[in-house]
Amino acid sequence: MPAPKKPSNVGLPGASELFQLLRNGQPRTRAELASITGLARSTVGLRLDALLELDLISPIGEGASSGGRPPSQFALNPSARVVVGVDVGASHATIGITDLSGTILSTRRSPIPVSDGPEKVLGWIAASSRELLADLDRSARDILAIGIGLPGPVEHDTGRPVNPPIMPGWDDFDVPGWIHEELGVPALVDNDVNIMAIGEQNLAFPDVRDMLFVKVATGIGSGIISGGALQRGAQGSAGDIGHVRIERGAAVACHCGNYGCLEALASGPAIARQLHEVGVDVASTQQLIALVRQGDVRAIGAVRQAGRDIGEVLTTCVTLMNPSVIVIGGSVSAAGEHLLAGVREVVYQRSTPMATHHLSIVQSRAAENAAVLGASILALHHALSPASIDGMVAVR
Amino acid sequence: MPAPKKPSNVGLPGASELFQLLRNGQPRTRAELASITGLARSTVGLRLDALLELDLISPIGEGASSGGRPPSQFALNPSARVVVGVDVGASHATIGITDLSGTILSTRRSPIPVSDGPEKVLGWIAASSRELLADLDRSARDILAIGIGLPGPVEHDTGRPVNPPIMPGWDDFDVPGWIHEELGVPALVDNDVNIMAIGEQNLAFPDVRDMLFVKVATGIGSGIISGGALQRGAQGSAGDIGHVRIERGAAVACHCGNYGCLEALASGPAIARQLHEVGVDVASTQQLIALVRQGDVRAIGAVRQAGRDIGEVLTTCVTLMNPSVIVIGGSVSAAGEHLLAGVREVVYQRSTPMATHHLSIVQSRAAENAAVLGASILALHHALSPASIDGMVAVR
DNA sequence: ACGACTTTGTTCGAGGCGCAAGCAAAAGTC
DNA sequence: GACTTTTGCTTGCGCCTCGAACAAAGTCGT
Repeated sequence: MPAPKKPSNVGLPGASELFQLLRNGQPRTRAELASITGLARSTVGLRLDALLELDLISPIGEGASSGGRPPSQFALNPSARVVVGVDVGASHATIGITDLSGTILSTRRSPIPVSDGPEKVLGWIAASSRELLADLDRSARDILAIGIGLPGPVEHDTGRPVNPPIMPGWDDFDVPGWIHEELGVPALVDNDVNIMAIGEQNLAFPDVRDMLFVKVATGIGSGIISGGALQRGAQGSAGDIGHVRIERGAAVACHCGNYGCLEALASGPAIARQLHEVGVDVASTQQLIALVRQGDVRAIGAVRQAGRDIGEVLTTCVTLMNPSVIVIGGSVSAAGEHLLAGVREVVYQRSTPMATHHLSIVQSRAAENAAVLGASILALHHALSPASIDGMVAVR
Repeated sequence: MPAPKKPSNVGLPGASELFQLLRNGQPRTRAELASITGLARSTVGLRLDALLELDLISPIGEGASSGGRPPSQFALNPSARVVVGVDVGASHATIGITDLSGTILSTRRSPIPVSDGPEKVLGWIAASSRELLADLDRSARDILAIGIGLPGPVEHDTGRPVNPPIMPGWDDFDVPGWIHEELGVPALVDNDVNIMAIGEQNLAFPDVRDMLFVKVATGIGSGIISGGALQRGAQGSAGDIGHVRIERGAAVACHCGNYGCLEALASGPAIARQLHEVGVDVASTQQLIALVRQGDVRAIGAVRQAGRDIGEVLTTCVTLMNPSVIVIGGSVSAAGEHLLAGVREVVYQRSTPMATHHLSIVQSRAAENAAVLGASILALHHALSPASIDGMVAVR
């Protein structure tokens, strides 16, 4: 089968290369760009013109003179277009509009259960996108792409959920197809924990190339960034550590049908259940957090023990992938340092010195924004990729 | 600091791109190459000429005619140059010369302890390279690159060992620098298990993008290929699973100073020691293998139990990284299916169905060649990279 | 304040690379 | 044996990038 013909040389082929240098938002002068890329000043000028015409970058005043004519600086024009990031949870969905720098412009949260099925949820996403954009005095045409995080395994390349346990009607549904039909923009879909990992990495650890993001909430999962790239595994279920068995829970049944799963011991509901069994009145993760914040000793102890249980599993993970950062996120992590303390206690004691020497274990900084942020970054990453930019330059 | 100027447009810039299509050794006609790359036939012709002049490819007779003039076929010329692959073990070193297709042309094994220090070992490597090449009627000038696997953690980017426990004198030694000084070729250095993983993947699983290679020998370690790339972790110690703690061995002391390490229970020496304690006369891994092959029930049982112990750790690994293949290699795996059976028993029982559904757990096919092969592939990968080829075309 | 110097930004001609078209050669097909 | 098909090579053309030259806009020294 013949490869598609190149679009017969329209536009400036190298413009995207230059754009990648400006993506991080840092202002650059022409001279800097020429020096970094090794291109001639004249070439840089031509390419900048193309990007300026697309409105993707804009001049940002003058730089400091070094004895001659002061250079003009150029930087990414964050408000040229927008992307949409969506976090679909089991019972709620959150949508956010962000600009090209990944700054959240507005968000909306709605109690829409994922079990309502894809048409309903995606319909809400499409409608909310339009409404939020209207509030910002922008058109839906300004959307470059949409990133969506779903609470189950997703085949990222096709954007289709695969055998999701808690998403009836979603199995193998063509999410990007539906979105494209409705909004005319590409959609990037991934597991919710994966997008949280992406969000956290971009916000707090842009230079870290090996990190593990652990979400502790109703369930327990992790997103793996290894060698600078998100690792999804062979079937897209990498990082799904909620059902690793640990000793302490040999007698505890998990909703998955097995016994001793991490999730059956250290998730929000599991901690609450254990407390309830010893006479503490907690029914939800929220109440648990409240109790911990009030300084309830039993609640704090239970959370810390959950941290130890998670640490047990993370010990092997640390040894296996040797990350430089572990981030603990999810609603249970909002209880403060107690969960973290439990994790640290076990991981630092049980892992090899080599692996823990340069390891930090920290709380999520992106917190409840991690998912929406990550979904936006995922979309941005696609929309501002060299190929996409080249496409925009070509049709100019 | 100004970026290095481009070599002022000598040679054919796109030749390397074409070469990558021919790297796998499959013969191609001009028409095929033009169709695959989307380039004009004339352009393909020019680029082929450049590669032919470098002797990197050669015409391989005629292809089947489809009604017109039969096309000539071109393929990688495997014997144009050679690469060297070296496996440095604790007590022995093995060196191999391979051609550009990764076929081993000759090998040599020598009882040289790594503790002799870098000058002695690298000196042996340099001398052996020259001698082996002389036997093949080739000059040391034909070497494109050298790949070296060392029995300890290595910072791959710089080729320097970092805090290696069993390699006195090697810490932070500039291996590539020394080799380049002596032989004038680039050296790629990595952990021995990592190169075994590379070797196994290239030989047996070229299309697998997520796999775990586990070496069970004097120690236990693993090489991780995730998303198609070898993962080395933040400090280059990823995959070092020998010192993960497992329950069964809580009372067993490991040479690392801890208790219950996997390596203290399931490595070759550990199995032998356990058998010795119950009255079986085994002192080495070799004797252990012999006993197993003779059908000794106690030896078989011990090996199978070691497999279960390893499986215990791999269960978490499988869940975390979701590979499609786990390969068991190393001297202990030569005992046949018994080790594998133990691993499978635990992994398939304890991991989530999602992760094990498409998972194969197999014995190493590269076996004792894995390391030398992998080291060669590592070197080949560098030497035949687009950048290297472009360099060769430029100076033509 | 003024001129020399430095650095920036733009324009223009030259050269290289890739494409398309055209043509000869080497087969298969009737 | 003539026609068709496909390959392999040559030629002219267009686009892109480079380097040089020049104008513009500052700084620095006197």
